[in-house]
Amino acid sequence: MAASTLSEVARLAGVSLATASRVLNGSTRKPAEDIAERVREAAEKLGYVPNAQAQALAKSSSGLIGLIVHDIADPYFSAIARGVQEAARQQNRMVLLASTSGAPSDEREAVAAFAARRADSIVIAGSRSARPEDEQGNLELAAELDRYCRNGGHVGVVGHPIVGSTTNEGYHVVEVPNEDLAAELADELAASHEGAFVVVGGPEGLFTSDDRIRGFQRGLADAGRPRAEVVRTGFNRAGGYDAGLALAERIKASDERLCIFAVNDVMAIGVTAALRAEGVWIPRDANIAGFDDIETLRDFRPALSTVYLPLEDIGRLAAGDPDGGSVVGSVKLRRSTELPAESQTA
Amino acid sequence: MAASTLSEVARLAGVSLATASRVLNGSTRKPAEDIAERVREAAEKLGYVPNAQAQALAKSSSGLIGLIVHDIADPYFSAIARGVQEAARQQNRMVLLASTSGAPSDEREAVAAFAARRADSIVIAGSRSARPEDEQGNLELAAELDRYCRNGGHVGVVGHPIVGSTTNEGYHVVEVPNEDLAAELADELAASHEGAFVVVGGPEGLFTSDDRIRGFQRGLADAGRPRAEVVRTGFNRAGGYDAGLALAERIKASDERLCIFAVNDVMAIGVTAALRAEGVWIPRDANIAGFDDIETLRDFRPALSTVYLPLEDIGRLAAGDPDGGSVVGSVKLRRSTELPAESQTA
DNA sequence: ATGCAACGGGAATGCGCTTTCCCACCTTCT
DNA sequence: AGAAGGTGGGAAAGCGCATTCCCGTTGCAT
Repeated sequence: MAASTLSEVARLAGVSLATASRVLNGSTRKPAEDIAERVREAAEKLGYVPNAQAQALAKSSSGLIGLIVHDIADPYFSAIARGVQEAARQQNRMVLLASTSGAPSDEREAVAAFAARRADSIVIAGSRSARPEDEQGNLELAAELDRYCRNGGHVGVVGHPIVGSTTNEGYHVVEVPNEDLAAELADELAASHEGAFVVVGGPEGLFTSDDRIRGFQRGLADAGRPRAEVVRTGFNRAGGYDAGLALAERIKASDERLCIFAVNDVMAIGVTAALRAEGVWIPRDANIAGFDDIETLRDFRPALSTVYLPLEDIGRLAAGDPDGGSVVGSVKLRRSTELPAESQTA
Repeated sequence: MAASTLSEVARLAGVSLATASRVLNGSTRKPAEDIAERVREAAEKLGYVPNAQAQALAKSSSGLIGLIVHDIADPYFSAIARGVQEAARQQNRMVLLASTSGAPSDEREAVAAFAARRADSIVIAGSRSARPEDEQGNLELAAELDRYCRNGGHVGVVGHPIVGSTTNEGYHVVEVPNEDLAAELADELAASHEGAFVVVGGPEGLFTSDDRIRGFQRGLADAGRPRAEVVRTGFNRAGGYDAGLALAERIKASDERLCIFAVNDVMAIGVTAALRAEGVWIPRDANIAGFDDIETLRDFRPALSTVYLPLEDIGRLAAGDPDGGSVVGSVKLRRSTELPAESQTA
């Protein structure tokens, strides 16, 4: 048994299709109350559920928001997703989800799928990239998005404008002050750390990573400190772990006390885990800082100095929440104590 | 400019609507290659994007999977979401997301919305509840789901069957062996812990929590240990933190060395944070275990003994992945060492 | 009493597509 | 050569709904 239709309801109520439609699905014209009641009763009795597809087709507006993330299980993205979801709820829309692992070609595909579903808007999160191997993919993604916009779609981009897009029409970029915040973080860290700095960054060409690196270097420079050495690795825990292993060697060999800035919290956790595995103590032998202030990691010890990013708000903004506001974020300097001071008294 | 339509493509290619449809959208009938080529060219030139809504309407299958979670930013749910997303990808479908904060009435609403969109199937994750205040909501949710199933929908439920559902038709429950695994965990913990056990559980009536508590008690009993005292609190970090504060008092006052089992990792983290804040050392003064083996928390120290749950697989199964398999999970006993052994040698 | 506007319900059209059904044409076998 | 069967394209009928006209009623002012 397929779901019952509006015309069945209309027939049962003894009214026309038009009237039934007007009663059940918010129209400007309100039929008389007694008729309306009859229709509602009929609908109830038949268990009528309006067909949103048909509605969308008829009034060409789907009530859908497309969300593109690299990986929904990554806390960075799931926090953004929460914001998008919330905005959608307020706008009485639903969220369509696509995970892409970050490949522009997958992203292009997702955009096409969203466009096919006539999503009212698309939110695309996840670092844009300028890596040569992504160039072709970026161009195609940009073309797909441009087309979507030309057809009246709205695109919310988290972070950086789409590489290769030829228009601004329909785009709404939520700027994340990665560079400035990283500079601020560097400044604060410089105040409490004597030794050298090392940056554990993602692959070159990843804007988010590059911005944070650039900002960090600027902050160091402003604080009168030498540039940090930059280690490139994967933009995830595994990458951080690998970098951490290498750094551990160095720390143990040279006895220098480094301050390591990983460009996101998850990488920082990887670094920490590797150092710990290699017998490097924090903060005795090294300091570690991250970026994003991932909620689940706030209780992590040794505590990560990090930068708070209002990810949920970012998602909300990208999804076009009217009561806008801009992204600010703030540095969270935390004492990395292996044994919290309070513990000493226990 | 609205997106171009199939009939525009057909006209440009000089063929009928039917032919264009057959060329562009997988039909069993394959038109001649030269004609097909003409159509494809026309489509390309016009930037044709098929209208999925119209397609869905015409062939009454939307290619949508609805996913209902309590909170997409919760790592437990986002891990499941990843699995669902993956299954969807394989089935060539898209995921529609709804977060509900756990209220059955919201869940009902989400189901209705999915039904309206004619989702091919719905996955509903998040603990079912038997709490009296949810009874009415549960009934309505069950009615909505039953109706959806009657209309040919498929429902994948994570954990427990829907409370109040009057049919099995269309339902597919992915059983999670919470009880057995908790028993196993208790057994393992009993082997290495001498003192008393305390369980930090969620509100009474939450099946997931209740199952884990019951299993844990059973495991203790089987190991010849006395029942654990059960503390009820919120099913999240804050709840764990609150419980942790209370337990800290006790630990400090009585000098007893407890083993605390929090019914999920996030709560366990809360407990740990509270104990730490109160100057209780782990593992010197207490032991802590959790459940779920949340990925982001694996590097947490003191390490959580926990139970691995293949959340991604669970999501995949609930989303109806054909190459089934059942949920197993396994206990992960971890030494809770404040200072990892390796560190001592540094 | 008459005219007009406002109102409320219904028939019909179309949203963009899939899918039967039909027909013209071309093979192939007896 | 003729019939039976296959092949490939097109016309048209919906899928379920919103919405535009259209028309019969009613209320009110004239």
